[in-house]
Amino acid sequence: MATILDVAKRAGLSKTTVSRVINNQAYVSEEKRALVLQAMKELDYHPNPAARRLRGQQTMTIGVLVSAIVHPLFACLVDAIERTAYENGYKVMICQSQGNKEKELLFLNLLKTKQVDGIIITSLENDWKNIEPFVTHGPIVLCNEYINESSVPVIKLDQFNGTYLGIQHLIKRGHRKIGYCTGGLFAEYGKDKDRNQGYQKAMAEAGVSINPAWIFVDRHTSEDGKKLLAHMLDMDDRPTAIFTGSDEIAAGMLVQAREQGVRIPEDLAVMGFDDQPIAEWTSPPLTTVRQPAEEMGQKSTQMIIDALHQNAAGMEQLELPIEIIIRQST
Amino acid sequence: MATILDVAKRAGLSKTTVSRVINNQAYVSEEKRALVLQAMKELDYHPNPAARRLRGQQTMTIGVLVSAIVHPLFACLVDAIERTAYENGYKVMICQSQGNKEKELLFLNLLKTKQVDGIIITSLENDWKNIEPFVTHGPIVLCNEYINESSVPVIKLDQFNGTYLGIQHLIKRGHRKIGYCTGGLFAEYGKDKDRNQGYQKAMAEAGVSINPAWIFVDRHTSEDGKKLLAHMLDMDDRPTAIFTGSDEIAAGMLVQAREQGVRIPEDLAVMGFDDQPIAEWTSPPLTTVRQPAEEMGQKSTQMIIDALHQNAAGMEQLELPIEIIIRQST
DNA sequence: TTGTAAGCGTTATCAT
DNA sequence: ATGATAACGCTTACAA
Repeated sequence: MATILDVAKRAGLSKTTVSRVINNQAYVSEEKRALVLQAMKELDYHPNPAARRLRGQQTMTIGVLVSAIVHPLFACLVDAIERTAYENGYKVMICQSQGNKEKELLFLNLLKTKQVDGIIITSLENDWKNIEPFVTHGPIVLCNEYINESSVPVIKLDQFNGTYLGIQHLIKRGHRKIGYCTGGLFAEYGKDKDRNQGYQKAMAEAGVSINPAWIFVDRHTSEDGKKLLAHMLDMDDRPTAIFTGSDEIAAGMLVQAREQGVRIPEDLAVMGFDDQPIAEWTSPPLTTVRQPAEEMGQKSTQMIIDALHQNAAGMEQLELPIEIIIRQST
Repeated sequence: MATILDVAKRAGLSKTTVSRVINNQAYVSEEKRALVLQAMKELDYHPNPAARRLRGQQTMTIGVLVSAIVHPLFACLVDAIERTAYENGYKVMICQSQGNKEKELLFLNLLKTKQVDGIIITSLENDWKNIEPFVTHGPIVLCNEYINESSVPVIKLDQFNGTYLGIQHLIKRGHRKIGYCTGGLFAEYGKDKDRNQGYQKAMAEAGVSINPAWIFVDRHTSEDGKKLLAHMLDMDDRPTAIFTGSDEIAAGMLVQAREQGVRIPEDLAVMGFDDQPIAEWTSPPLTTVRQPAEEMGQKSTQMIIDALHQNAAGMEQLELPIEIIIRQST
């Protein structure tokens, strides 16, 4: 690989002048600039990024932490992030935490060692107190995931309202016996908390009491959905509608329902969450809560790039609207 | 950030000794080693990767080129690649070409500028002659995608056989009027060619002639699938079975079929390709050709790492077996 | 407007 | 076994 010195020699100038051209700074005569450009082309010269980096420049790389990229929502997020990043000249490094706290921390270390300029976290494994120290090394943006008392920019959805509207929809359809299935643990913080509160509020407002036996936690996959439906059929007193935490779970329930001859929505109304493409392909198509993943990804990338440019991360909280998509499963 | 010099001072030794410890080389007394380790810990020291890189070390980064990560097959590939890479201490940089030749070339430049050690290409936009020059800068592995006359390692599937078996399955089911829908252009090279030949061979062997009006090219999305089904219903003489290029297209066809009251598989048998998770969730579940994406991703990563270690890329061609999964859409 | 020279944080070479 | 010193390729004061 040609170096800046090679170019300088070929152009009959100094490294400095070449550097000026590369970084298009002022104070280079058009004549010399042309000479340098010419030499660069002839030698197929590309500045060595490691050397520039060593001089304290940016890496032009953004790290993205997801739990699992095969999950369509995360794929969509990564898609939007990658596109926005490249449009702005940034590259994207990815890491799947997959529930592994250490892998997450290892990835965050890239910030410390300046291998990425900033990190977008879409999924959080460690306690925030273990993450927070990293913000001194570069901007961190929370996207989709959030802890309620954070000091970094957060792009999130109105999970509370999404769930609230969803449950309300079921109530409007005449349901009183409404089950609730969540990927979390009916927890006291973050996304999960907000969804739970939306559920509780909608139920309370309608004067419907919550049956604890109809709350199902820690369900994630379509397999979980299948099992859940089978389990519900075994119950003496069972809900007439169920609000799930993801389209995948809902899809699993539909499959099992067909298997066991349960009619959807007549015997059981099923609501998904996410509005993944599959929501249109199931039978019946899923009523679900739409998360504008694309916009979230875009916005968080924009936000991290802004932080990089201003050289100071703000701490805006951006909450994107969420809507329910009514199809035929409810 | 602490530097190697800080560590050296604190330990009362020289940079050299510290460097020896970092790279655990011989000729360091246990005593001094402990001292250095101690100092490193106290200062929370991490070697500066840019500096190491400048000294000609590896970046420990693998680039992955995909066309679109939202496509489940690519998501699955990236998933496997990322996991395998991290297990071996490598990081993963991604780029979605999205049909954009220039973006693809831009990404390949990372190899030239030593920002990645090697690149896995899962999707190819440019002519091979434009890609080939890059191999001098580091290993390139073709995964899933292939050109027939290449000089780099290739991990591919037996697309020919997959299609051949699929068509054969339809024939066994009694179909003679078999349509063929492909994402490509019924082309003369690569994956597409192999699939086409599988189709032709199976048809020929069964003594069934191919109706050119039943060959549909350049179809990709579920939307395309919907339109295709509607279009087929308009045909005077139409196939009784259709072999598609992806589960998404097939899913779209099923949706439209329900809409228009076409019974699957009685009125029309539909075959997918990929065996994505959705294949189980459609109604009816899809008969499809299973691609072992996970294994492909793993193998290509392994191969590129091997090439990196041996410092010489072999040019093995690895062809993974493919199988058909029979469900209820045929 | 152009050039000289001093770093940036490592590792490799050669002494000691 | 340990250390001084010269690269690696680039940017940036500072000079001219």
